[in-house]
Order: sequence, then C-alpha cells, then structure tokens
Amino acid sequence: MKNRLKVLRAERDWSQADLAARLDVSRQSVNAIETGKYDPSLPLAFRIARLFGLTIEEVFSEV
Amino acid sequence: MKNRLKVLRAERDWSQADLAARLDVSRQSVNAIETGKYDPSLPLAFRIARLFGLTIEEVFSEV
DNA sequence: GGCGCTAGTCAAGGTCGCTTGACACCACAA
DNA sequence: TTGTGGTGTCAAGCGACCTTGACTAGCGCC
Repeated sequence: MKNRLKVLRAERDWSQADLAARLDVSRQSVNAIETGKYDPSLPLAFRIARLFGLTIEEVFSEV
Repeated sequence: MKNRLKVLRAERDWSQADLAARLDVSRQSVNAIETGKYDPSLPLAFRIARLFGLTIEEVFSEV
C-alpha cells in the first residue's frame, strides 16, 4: 500500500500533528502510515479520503 | 462500516467459500465481514473492490 | 433415514493498527 | 545560546484482523 498523505499534507501546509488532530488519531499513527510502517484501518482510510475530498483510491494505491 | 458483499456475492451465485477462495482469505473471514463482526483491512478492501470491478466506496460505506 | 452444501459460530493463536509516554535529531527563531 | 516546532523512532499495552480446526443447524436430494 502506497499513499499520498505527505503530499496532500504539504499542499495544505499541515504538520503531522495537525493532520492527526483532524483525523482524531495520534501523531504517531499519522507518522507510521506516512512512513509505511503499516496501513490504516478501513474506517480511518475513509476519514482520510473524506478529509481531503478524494476517494480512497485517489489517496491509496496497491504496490 | 456497512458493505454490499452479500448482495454482490448473490448476484454472482457465489458461496462464502467461493468468495473466500477468490480473495485468498478464510471462509470465516468472509463470514465475519458479511455479518459485521469486523471491517476488512485496507488491502483486503482493495482486493474485494477490484474483484467486483467497483471502487471501495461502491462496496463499503460508513455507517 | 443419510449425504452434501451452505451459513453461522466458537476457541486459541499470531500479527497488525492504534494508543500513551518518552526520547533524539534537525532547522530555525529569539 | 536557548528554546520551540516538526519529524522519526522506541516500548508496552490493548483490541482488531485473520488464521486453522471444529461444531451446529437448515436446506434439498437420494
């Protein structure tokens, strides 16, 4: 799973902590997802996509 | 998280075991997802959507 | 009656997702 | 120099995801 979180975040000038707060998860979770340590759960993936006004497929892609 | 697995499966006349084999997961996992015991992981959600030729949003929806 | 297929469920176990709390490193401002 | 924000990482813990193996129950068919 690859994702465009870092770019989407940069486009809005948000820190990892900013994004974490908007998603209601910990900063460490955002960091882990961005750095590829693990994939988000499906509900969190939905929240991420909706936050950026995109579909899940537009944010995440299979390797 | 709601999903249309049962309907999509019925449209194709697949058993839970059939679907499980196509997704490379156990029959119990398919059953658990259908009966709402838990949500699939994001990678599995991708596999499910692709198998049916749909987007993740077309298969799954937030409550 | 018995047989085969389907769906639902349970237990036990391993890995993943997410948490809190802490620490280190870097860049930059005061 | 001190400090502040941003990022990356670690540990420990808990619940979610997924597994194998087994069991129950309903259905149609022989």
